[in-house]
Amino acid sequence: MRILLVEDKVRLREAIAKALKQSGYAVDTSDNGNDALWMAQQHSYNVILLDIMIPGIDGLEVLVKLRDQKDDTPVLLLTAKDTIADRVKGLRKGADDYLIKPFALEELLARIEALCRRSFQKSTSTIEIDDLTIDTSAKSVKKNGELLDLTAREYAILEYLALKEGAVVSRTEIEEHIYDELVSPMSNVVDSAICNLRRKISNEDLDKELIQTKRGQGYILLPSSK
Amino acid sequence: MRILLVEDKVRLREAIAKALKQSGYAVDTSDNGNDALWMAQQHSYNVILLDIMIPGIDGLEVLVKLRDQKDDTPVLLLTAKDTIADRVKGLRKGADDYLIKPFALEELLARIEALCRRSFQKSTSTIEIDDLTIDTSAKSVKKNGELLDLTAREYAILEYLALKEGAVVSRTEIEEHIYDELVSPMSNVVDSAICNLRRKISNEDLDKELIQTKRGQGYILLPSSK
DNA sequence: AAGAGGCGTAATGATTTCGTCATTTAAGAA
DNA sequence: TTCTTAAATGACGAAATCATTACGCCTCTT
Repeated sequence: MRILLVEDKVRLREAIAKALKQSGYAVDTSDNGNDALWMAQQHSYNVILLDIMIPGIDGLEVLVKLRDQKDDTPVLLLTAKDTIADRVKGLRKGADDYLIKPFALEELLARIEALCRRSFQKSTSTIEIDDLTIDTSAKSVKKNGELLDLTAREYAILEYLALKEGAVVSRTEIEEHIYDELVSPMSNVVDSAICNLRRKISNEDLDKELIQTKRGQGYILLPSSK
Repeated sequence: MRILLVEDKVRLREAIAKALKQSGYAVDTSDNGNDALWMAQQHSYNVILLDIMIPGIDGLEVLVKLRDQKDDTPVLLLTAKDTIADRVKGLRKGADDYLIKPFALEELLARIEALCRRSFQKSTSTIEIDDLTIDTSAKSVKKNGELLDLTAREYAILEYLALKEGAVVSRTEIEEHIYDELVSPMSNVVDSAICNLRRKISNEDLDKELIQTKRGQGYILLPSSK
C-alpha cells in the first residue's frame, strides 16, 4: 500500500508520514504542487493525501489535472479552510474524501483504510477461451477481436459452458439454468441451440470444435489450450 | 440512483428524503434498524445513509451485519455523536464515509455523489461519451457543447447507463434503480423513456445509436469510441 | 384555477427469435 | 459390417420482444 502525502508544513508532514509508516504504508512526500503532480504521474499510488494550500499549483488544481489525465487514484483532501462551499467544491472536482485540519491521526488512518478497501474491488469481467473473448458485462463475444452476433439464448448457453469450462454439462443442466419453464422431455431445444451456436463460433482454421459432444452425457467446452 | 435512508427523526428524515428526490434519486426510507437491514437485503442500493442511533438494532450493527453478508454497498454514517473514537469505529467496521449532525445538505449530496462515482469506478463528475458530456453534479447533458433539454427521468436513465458504460443494463435493473415504486411487470415505461431519450441524444451525423438494444437482455450504452 | 409538460399506459406493427418437427448424419455395440 | 439410437441440421410458424404513437392523468407553475 503506497501513499503520496502532499503537505507543506514540515512538522505536520513528518508527523503524518511517521504515523502512516507505523501503520505499514509506504509513504512518499512532497511539499509543493508541482512535485506532487510529477510524482503522482510517475507512480501509481493507492491513495493520495492532498493539502489544498500548498506552494506551486494548489491542491485542487493538482486534483483536477490528475483527473483530466484519467488518473483515478483515490484522493483525500486535507485543508484548513472550512466552508461548506469549499468542501463541496473539492468533492465535486473528483476528490473521494475530505478532512479538515486539525484532525485526529486515528481518523485519517481510518479514512485511508476505507479508501483502500473500496479501490481494491475491481473484478475482471472477461473470459478468454482460445480465440474467443466473452465479456460478461457487455454480454458480448468476440472471435479474434471481431464481435459475434449471438442471440440472448446463444450467449447464455455459451457463457454457462464457459463458466464450466472443461466440465461435461448435461442437457438437463442447461435446460434448468437457461430456460425458465420446464422444457418438455422430448424437446431438442438445446440441441438446436447448440447447433446454431457452433455455427457462429466455429473456426475454419482449427478443425476441432470448441463445443464437443459427449454422447449420452452432454456437452463440454474444451479448456483453453494455452 | 437508489438510496436507502435510515433515520428515526421524522422531520429530518423527510427533509433529507425530499432533498434527495429533488436531486433525482429514488429514495426508500426506514426508521429502524430491523427494517433497514431487511430492505438492504431485498434491494441493491447505490448508497445507504445510516443513522447510528436508531430503534431496533443500531446503525453500526446493521452495517456489520451487511458486511458480514459480503454486501459492500457504500454506507455513509450519520450521527450526532462526535468523538473521534466513534468515527474511527464506524469507518473501521466498513463504513465508507461519515457525517456529523448537523450537516449541510449540500455536503451530504456532494459526498453521496462521490460515493456513487467511486462505486462505478469513475473519478470525475463529468462523463464524456462520444459527443455527449454528462455532468453528474449539475445533472445536465451537453451534446457538442450544447445543453440538451432532458426530463429528470431521462437524465437519470442516461446517467445510469453512462456510469455502466459498455455493460448491458436490463430493464429490471433500470426500474429498480431509477423508479422508487414498483413498476408493474407488464409496463413498458422504460422502453418509452428510452425511445424519447434516443430521440433527444441521437446524432444525425453518426448513423449508429449510442444506446443500443440487446434484444432479450436490455440496453447498453456503447463505450466511447476513442 | 387553468394550462403545460411530464410520465405511465395501452395499442399497434415490425422484426427477430426460438421451439418443434422431419430428416439426415454419426457413433457405438453386437 | 450392420443395427440401434443419439445427435445434428434445416425449415417453418408461433410467440416474444421492441419501437413508436397516441392518449389521459397527474403535478407543478403561474
